[in-house]
Amino acid sequence: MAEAELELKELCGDGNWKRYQYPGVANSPPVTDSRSMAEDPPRRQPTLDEVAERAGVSRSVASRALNNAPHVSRAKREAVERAVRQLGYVPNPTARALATQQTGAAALVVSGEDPSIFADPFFAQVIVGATAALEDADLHLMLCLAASDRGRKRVAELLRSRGADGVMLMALREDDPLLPLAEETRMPVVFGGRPVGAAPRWYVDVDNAGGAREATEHLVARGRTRVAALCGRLDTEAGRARYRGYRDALLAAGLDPFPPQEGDFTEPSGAAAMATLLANHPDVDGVFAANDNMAAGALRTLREAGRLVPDDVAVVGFDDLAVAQIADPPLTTVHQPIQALGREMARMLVSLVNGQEPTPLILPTRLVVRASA
Amino acid sequence: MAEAELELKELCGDGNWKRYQYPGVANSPPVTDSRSMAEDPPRRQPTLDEVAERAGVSRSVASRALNNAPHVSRAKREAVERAVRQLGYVPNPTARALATQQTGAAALVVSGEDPSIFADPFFAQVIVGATAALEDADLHLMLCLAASDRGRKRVAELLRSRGADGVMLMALREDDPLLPLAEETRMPVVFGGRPVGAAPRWYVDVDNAGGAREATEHLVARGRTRVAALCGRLDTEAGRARYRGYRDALLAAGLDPFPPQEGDFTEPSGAAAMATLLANHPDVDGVFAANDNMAAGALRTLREAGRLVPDDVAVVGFDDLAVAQIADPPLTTVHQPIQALGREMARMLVSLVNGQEPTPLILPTRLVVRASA
DNA sequence: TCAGGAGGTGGGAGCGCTCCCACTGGAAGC
DNA sequence: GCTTCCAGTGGGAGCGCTCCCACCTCCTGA
Repeated sequence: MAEAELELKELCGDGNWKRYQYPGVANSPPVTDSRSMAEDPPRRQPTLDEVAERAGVSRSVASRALNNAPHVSRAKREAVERAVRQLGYVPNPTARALATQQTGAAALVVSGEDPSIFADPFFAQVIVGATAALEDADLHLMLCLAASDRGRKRVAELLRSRGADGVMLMALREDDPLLPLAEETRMPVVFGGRPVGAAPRWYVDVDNAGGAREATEHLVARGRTRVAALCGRLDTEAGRARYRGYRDALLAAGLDPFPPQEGDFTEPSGAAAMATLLANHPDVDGVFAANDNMAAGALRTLREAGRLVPDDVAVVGFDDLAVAQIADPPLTTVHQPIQALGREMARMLVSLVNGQEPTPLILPTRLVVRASA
Repeated sequence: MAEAELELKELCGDGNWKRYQYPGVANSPPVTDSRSMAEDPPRRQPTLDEVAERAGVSRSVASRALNNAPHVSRAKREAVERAVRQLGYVPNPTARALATQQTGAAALVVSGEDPSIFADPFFAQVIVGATAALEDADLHLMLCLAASDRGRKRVAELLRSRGADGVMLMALREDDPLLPLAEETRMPVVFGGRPVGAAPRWYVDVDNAGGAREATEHLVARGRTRVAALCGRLDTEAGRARYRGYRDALLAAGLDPFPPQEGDFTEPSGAAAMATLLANHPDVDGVFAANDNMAAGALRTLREAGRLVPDDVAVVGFDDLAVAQIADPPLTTVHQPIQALGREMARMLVSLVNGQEPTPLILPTRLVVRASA
């Protein structure tokens, strides 16, 4: 199905076929004069063959020496190292990739309706964590935003062409077009956060429901009885799980949960959601926001409405990103280990690439109490 | 020099040479029985040869058809397309890269002392912009954080091995180790923001000094006479240029510039800088902060000190990122087109890769007046 | 004494693509 | 009628690496 959607032209080059030419060959004049080719100034990178020749060994030996493989005498190994230094040789990663069938790269795909989703500092933290783990495995990070038609097409192409050794998928929504692609690809896939209505084989997630429950329990423990929820997108599992946690906590306390007041994890959506909430339930005295951005938006609306936080309304967020500390008052929030999320995703992917069978992981959250509740 | 620093082992594989094996060959039992190899279930991806065979054409024709090159009859072109569809063929990017000598990827390198630099939402915006432009050129984005020893080593390796078609370099500091590497690499390099004390051939920058000047002029126009500067890192050109702009504006107005109160572009550093400023100059009535993060920190310190913003102290930031609107009061700030910065860097790189000679670009800034000044 | 390793070595066949080039046949030009 | 041209075609040589395998040389131990 996804297959059918892909035009041939898109899979392959689209008209700009002149791209495919050996560089510097087409326009260099044919060598007709008899001058021995002493040196051609725009020198190519030296190849392994040249290293081998200079070191007086075969290409095989040079290759083994380079890769620290056994079966190379000390003398030849040193000769190779010397030649490498003299020639300034650096192995060609593409050639290596072709021979080994390993690209040396892992892709991080962020799904979304439009690219602005990536502006959330959440992803930056994931990347910091993933990069650390990928460095250890000597893999490069390819970053793909599947947040435009073109972007999604390219991700599809990547998945089908094995353009990387593995993929990390994040921020999938319900019925995300990436999901079928992920299922039919032949490369290892790790999910960051579970997709709605699907149980992927490998994922790293955060205890969203547990964190939300703890946050809500905190509000209840502070004597709040009319606690509302400003939800994130409910077509994401994170948005749903956080609402579930909130609801469970209230039910357990014998209080009535509010219906979900949906937003989209952004500050403006939090402000808007808070405004409607205030209009419909002026007596609300506690708010659990699905993330810090929305909590910050709520703070803004409350301030404009003249409500004091936490005196009139207590607010709890989720994420514990920088905004939580910048907000006024600083946000009580559910800390989630975002860098660890990225790191563990990458680790899981690496072990998958190495043929191991890791098990899914759910990372714990922890309530950070500040002034807002 | 940078050459000498690189150990051989690091350039090549370091001991884990078992990585380099044909997958599924080492551990598949040798085919000794006489059964004709009807089908091996874990089927390889189809190759161009198989497509050609199925379409009844030569590999050359199939390749041309795929790349939309001329010299292919309509009939054969269609036959190839049919074969591609039937086989589910997807070109192997690595093989293509080896043959064309083009990797199909561009690298974005973010320099820094430690990876947390990447947490600044600034980079996320750059990436959104760069991705858009890279998509148009059908290039993938490789993201490299040169913010650890390992990270820097890998960037060095990338630069020397032509592991990408080009590089975008950001956040370089004075005497950044990336600078000599960038000079000696053979691939196109575009700088995002000029490095201190170097005039790269190709860069995209923002009018930092102009923006800072405008921001300071705004403070002066509002009647502030004791205007201080909370600086960003002064080993970056952005940090310096913004201070210069501030200073020039004050001198032009006949006022005394404050000595630079240095921070590092983070919120805590802004808070700290504001605290010392307040201790040394309790009568300050205007503050130009080198970016919004630092301005937010300043806001926090002022609030804790009981100073009203903007009544007692007016504050202006720089960047116009989300935090500027979340801050209380919302920040008057210098808007810089960060996505455009990323987009233009990528465009410049693409044109460089295509053999053109683009010219450096300086993007304009614009003052956004909100409540803080 | 000779079999049996084990360390060392290089040849060569890939990996899957692009693109040069030599060749074909039919249309156009004279 | 001939040459000239050009769209169309396929063979084959790369691109720069890895790794299988055959072989060679010592060094063991029986």
